[in-house]
Amino acid sequence: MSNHSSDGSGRRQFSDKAAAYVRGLIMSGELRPGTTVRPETVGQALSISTTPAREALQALRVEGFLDLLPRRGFQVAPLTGQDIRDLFRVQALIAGELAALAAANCTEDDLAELDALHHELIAAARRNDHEVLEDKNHAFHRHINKMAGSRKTLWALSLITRYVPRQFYSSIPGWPQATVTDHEELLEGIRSGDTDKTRASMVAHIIHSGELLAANFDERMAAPLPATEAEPLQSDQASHR
Amino acid sequence: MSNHSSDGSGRRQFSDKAAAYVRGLIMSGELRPGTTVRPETVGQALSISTTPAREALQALRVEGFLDLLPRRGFQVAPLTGQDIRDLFRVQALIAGELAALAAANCTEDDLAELDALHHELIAAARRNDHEVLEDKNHAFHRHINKMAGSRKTLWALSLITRYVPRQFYSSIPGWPQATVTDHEELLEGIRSGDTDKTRASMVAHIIHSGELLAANFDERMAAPLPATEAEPLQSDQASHR
DNA sequence: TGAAGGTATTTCGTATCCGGTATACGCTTA
DNA sequence: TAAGCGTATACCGGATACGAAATACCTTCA
Repeated sequence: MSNHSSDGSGRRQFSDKAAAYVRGLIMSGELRPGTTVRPETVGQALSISTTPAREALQALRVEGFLDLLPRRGFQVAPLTGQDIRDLFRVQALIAGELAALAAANCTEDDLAELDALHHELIAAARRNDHEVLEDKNHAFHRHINKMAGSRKTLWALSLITRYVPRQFYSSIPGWPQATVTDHEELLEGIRSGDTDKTRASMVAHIIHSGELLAANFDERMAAPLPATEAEPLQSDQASHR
Repeated sequence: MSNHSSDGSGRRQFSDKAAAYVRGLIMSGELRPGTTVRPETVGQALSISTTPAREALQALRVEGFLDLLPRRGFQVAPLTGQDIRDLFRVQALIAGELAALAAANCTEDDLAELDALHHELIAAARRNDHEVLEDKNHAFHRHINKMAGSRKTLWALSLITRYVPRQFYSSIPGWPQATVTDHEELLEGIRSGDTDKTRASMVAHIIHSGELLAANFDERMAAPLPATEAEPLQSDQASHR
C-alpha cells in the first residue's frame, strides 16, 4: 500500500529502471536467495551499461534486497515468509503513526477527498475492476500519508513498501471486501479525530494484508522452480553443496 | 543507538567510505540542505574515482540524505529538527518492537550478558569515560536487538540509525545518568518477560534521546556557518532566488 | 588421496569519451 | 530600457576500455 516511489516523472534514470527490474525478479521468486547477481548481466538484460546497473545493485543493497560480499559480488539476500511478516509489522507501525498524525491534522477538504476515493474504491470493487481498485486503494493510503505531513516518516514507509509488489492485493480472493470494511473503520477514526483509534485501525489493516502476502510468498517459495528455464541473471546458484 | 553498520569487516568498499564521508558532512552541518554534491568533487576529496563516488551518492539517495534532480545532479535533502524528531519517533517504534521480541525470547545467558554490559556502562559513567560509555551503550542495545531475532526489523532500524552521528550522546550533560535509569527499567521489563512494559520503556528511552539530538541539531542549524571557509564540496549554494 | 601451485576468471576501481540537456549569457528588437 | 530570442558553455548521465588484485578452479605431484 501507498507506493509513492516518485513515479509520474516519466523519465527515470537507468539505475532506477534496473533496480525496479531486479527487485521485481527477487520478489516474484525468479531470483532465489543466494543467487549472485552481476552488474553486466543486468545491463545486458536491459540493454544498458554496467555503470548504471552497478549503481542499481548498490541501491538494492541499501534496500536490503542484496548482500555485497567483498570481492565476491552481490547476491540475493535471504528472504522468508517470516521476513515478510516482520516487514509488514514495521510497515504497520509506521503507517499507524502516519494515520494518527493524519487524524490530528485532518481538514474538511481532506475528509471529502478521502470519502470520494473510498466510494470510487467501492464502485470499482463492485465492478470487479482490479486495476482501478488497486489504484484507488493506493490513492486512499497515499492521501492519508500525505496528510500526516511528515517527510521522513513517509520516507521510512516508502522504503519498506518496496517489498510489496504492485497489483498484488486485488488478486487475493476476499481482499476487496475486507479492504472496504477496514477503510470504513479508518475513515470513522479520522472523522472523529481519534488518533489512537485511527492508529489501531491502520495497524490492524496492514498486518492483515501482510499476512496474506506472506502466506502467498511461502507458497511460492515452496514450489521447486518457477517454470521458466535458463534464468538470464543467474550464473551461479547458491552452491552450498 | 545500536549502530551496527557492518563494521568490523575491516576492508570496506570505496563507495562505503564515500557514503560515510558525505553522510558525516551532512549530519555535522557542513553541507547545508540544497547544496549540490558532485561525484567528482567527492572523489577528489577522498582521492578516489567518480564511479564509486557516484555509487555512494546513489546509496545516500536511497537513505534519504540526498535528492536527485534529473539532469541537475544530487543535492542535500532538506533536514530540520522536526525531521530528526520524526525519525526518532519511527526509530522508537521499531526499537520498541525489537525490545518486545527480545523480552519474549530472553534466555538466562542473555540476561547475564545484558547485566554485565549494564554494570560496565555504570562503571564507565562513574569514571566519566565517554568512549567506553558510548561503546557499552551500543553493545547493550545491539544485544537486545539481536535477541529479537528479526533480520528485517533490524535492517529497518539500521537504516534509520544512520541519521545518528557516533559519539554524540555521551557529550550531552546529564545523558549518562538518564541512560542508566532508563536501562534499568528496560532490564526490569526484560527480566520479567513483560513485552508491553519493555516496549514502552524502549519507546520512551529513544524518544527522550531523540529530543536531545533534535534540539542540538536546531541549535547548530541556527548558527550562520560552521567556522570553516571554502567548503570543498559545495560548488553551488541553493540559489533559490 | 591429499596438498601445492599455477592459471583463469571476476570483482573493483580508474580513466576517458560522448551525446543530450539545461542554464546562462549576450544580442537583437520593440 | 526591458523583453524576447539564439547561441554557447557547463555538466549530467551513460558507455567503454583498461588494469590490478583477489578468488576460484584445475592440474600436477608426492
